[in-house]
Amino acid sequence: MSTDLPIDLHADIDLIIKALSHPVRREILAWLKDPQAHFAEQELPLELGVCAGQIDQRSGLSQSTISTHLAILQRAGLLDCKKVGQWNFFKRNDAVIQAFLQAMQQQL
Amino acid sequence: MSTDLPIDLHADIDLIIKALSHPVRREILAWLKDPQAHFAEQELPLELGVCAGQIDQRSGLSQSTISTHLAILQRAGLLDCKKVGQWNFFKRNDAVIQAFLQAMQQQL
DNA sequence: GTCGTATATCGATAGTTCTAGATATAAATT
DNA sequence: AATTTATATCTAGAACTATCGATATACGAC
Repeated sequence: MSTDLPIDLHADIDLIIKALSHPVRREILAWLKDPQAHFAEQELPLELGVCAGQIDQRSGLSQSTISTHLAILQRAGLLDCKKVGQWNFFKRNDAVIQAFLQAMQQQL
Repeated sequence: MSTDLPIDLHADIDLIIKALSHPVRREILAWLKDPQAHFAEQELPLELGVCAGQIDQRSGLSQSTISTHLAILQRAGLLDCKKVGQWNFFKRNDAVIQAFLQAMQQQL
């Protein structure tokens, strides 16, 4: 793949930086980097992603607040969400994250 | 120099991301990447940096607003300021910028 | 269909950030 | 010393963001 252009960010830099500008959201992304380490208690396989409720629990914040943070990360393209039954599983979208880092290197 | 640790950011990541999370501030940084291209009209040598007033002019915003933006960039460590006579000259602090990019690659 | 669980959305409040105009400071000029 | 020029700081209003509790929606189990 060519590396001279940031691939399809799918959401613009502004949206991404704003998503990253909150420490709780950065923390969520960090947790999802290693689900085994942070969400071992989850019953369903972590390959699906991490269930929203697990993230609620780990953060001290309310369910609604975390739901909002997850939505912001998702809208920015940094997280993908897959609904399975009554649960929503979140995982990082590393393609977007890498593309963002590359774009930042070029622009900054 | 070792590259395994982000060098002295001098201001933490949180401060830097917040500084970057405003489009006008990102634009200022971009202009300062190539002062010749954007501030050729400045009388004093661009090697000193770009004079605050030049930046005011180029942005459509008020003097006080730009002064505030410049202060935020400076506090984050992204810009350096040198006072010469009655003027303040700003330039990028590329060491901090590069260290920030490296830190982002590690953390994200 | 009712109940319980998971999650999103709504509404309100508190806190933060942006912006501008006015004022203050500081240097250069007369 | 008075004036002009460059810039920072102060003040205040508007806009935006974070957080929560309450409510709504969707699914699964009974």
